[in-house]
Amino acid sequence: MKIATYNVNGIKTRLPHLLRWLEREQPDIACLQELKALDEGFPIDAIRAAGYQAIWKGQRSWNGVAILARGSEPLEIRRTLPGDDADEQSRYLEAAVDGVMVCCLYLPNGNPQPGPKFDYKLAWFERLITHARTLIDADHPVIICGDYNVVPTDFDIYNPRSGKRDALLQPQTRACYQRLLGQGWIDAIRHLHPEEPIYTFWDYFRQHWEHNSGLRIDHLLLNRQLAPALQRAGVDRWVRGEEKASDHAPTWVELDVSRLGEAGPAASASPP
DNA sequence: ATGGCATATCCTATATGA
Repeated sequence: MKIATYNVNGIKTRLPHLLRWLEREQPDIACLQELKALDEGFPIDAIRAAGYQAIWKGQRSWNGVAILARGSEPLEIRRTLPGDDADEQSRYLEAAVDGVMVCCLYLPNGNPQPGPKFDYKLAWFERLITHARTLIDADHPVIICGDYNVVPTDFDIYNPRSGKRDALLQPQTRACYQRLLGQGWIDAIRHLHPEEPIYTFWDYFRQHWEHNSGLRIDHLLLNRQLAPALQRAGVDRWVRGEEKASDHAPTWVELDVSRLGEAGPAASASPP
């Protein structure tokens, strides 16, 4: 099973890219961020024609998330991150797909910092940490993936000095991410590629894509049940190289779902 | 310190992104 996350930066503009990518890479599940469209603007017909069913949560101009599944229907679990009923930004979706609980998120950018936007980012992160605590030890497999807007370490950016004041690299931001991982989540890309610089985002400025001046900010986190199934992880860089591409590239994991039944208390308690 | 570019909208101007 291949699960991917892709910040499309505008679903209307990026639909051709999305369809080419789905056709070529055939992810079983795709989490999308930054739809930048109202619910009624989501191109569900084209996505169905490509063989996917979907749930989505739009918003005018900004944010917006979706979960696509090939050949099966995502069963929606929640449409908001718990902890703040007044939060109206479309940044979170949660669904069950083929026995896996899929959490799709678009964590706030937080710039400029300091300021109210950075405060909102940290508050959102605290809500995520609280919610993730209830999922890490679940007896079912869980993946929390999306655009975290966090550069976890200086190794995850082409030049740490270039974004020293950026909200994505602040100590408070990184501390939140480390506290999340500290619950026991596996950062799939870094787990399988500990020595390799890997980026998922290259901004549109100064030919950063051409020079591979990128950031790793799209992450896929696996809970204890799902982690043993992890086989491969990577970035579909070719999508970023397309004409009029999003500034993010799809980032994915490949899981051996036949192993999912083996884990858990019952299996570990049984004799060899 | 700023801006480079891209997207969306109440579109020859502004807000947001990372």
